[in-house]
Amino acid sequence: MAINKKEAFTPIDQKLADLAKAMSHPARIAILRILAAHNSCICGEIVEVMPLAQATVSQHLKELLNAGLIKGTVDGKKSCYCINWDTFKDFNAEFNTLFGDLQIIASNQSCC
Amino acid sequence: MAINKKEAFTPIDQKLADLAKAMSHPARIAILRILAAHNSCICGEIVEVMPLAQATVSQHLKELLNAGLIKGTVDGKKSCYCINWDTFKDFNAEFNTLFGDLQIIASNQSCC
DNA sequence: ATTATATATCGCAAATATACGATAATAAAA
DNA sequence: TTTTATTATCGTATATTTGCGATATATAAT
Repeated sequence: MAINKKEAFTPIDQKLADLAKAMSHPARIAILRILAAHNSCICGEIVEVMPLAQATVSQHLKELLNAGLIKGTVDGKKSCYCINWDTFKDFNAEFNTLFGDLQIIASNQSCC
Repeated sequence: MAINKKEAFTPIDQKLADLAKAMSHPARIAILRILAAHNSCICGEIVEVMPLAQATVSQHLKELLNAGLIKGTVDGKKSCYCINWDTFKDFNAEFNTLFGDLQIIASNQSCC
């Protein structure tokens, strides 16, 4: 049991779900805010501000990387992370499309 | 270990994360699409279309209920579910605010 | 009253996610 | 070259999510 059934759904809904999952922890939203607010994005500064251990922050950064929401470059002793605006805006548009789709389809209905 | 640290973050980021979590499975996005596309929202029709067992669909519906994204009323032998537009639009606005916040803060920066 | 139908809940198994200490890897500094 | 500093990864413990069969619950139909 508990076999993964996510592949049974449309690619669009899978993509939306993956984005939502990347956003589904307040630590990751907080990291995005921190990255957006800094000119130079250094991982160490993130760890200092976050109420989590270094290993945990690194793990959250990795998930944001996998989702494509941030970019990371190794810069000598430090690592530099910043928001990947290309995919970020794409995701934003995709979510607005979802919200729009739902509202337009159901706009002339009164249910429940 | 693995104690929940979510309370250490701001209420806004917790709320956004909770919404994102509700959206973080393609089955739940698919359910929202189905509810939006139907005039009368009957749970049975959802189960028929979804590639999941009845018990699993019922569980996903419960999670959408908990997140406030849908409303449900017991209607005789059947249950009627539909989208809760009030909270839904609120959530949409909140997400757009997040995206907007991040972009405005970082609009004049070129990093990485 | 019995049967059939629709949905929710329980209990369990498996998979993922969360969190952190310890350690590895890498580069700057001494 | 040894030390120090920064970040990633490994291993592990625990918590949560996902999925479903079985069962409970409640109404409609017979």
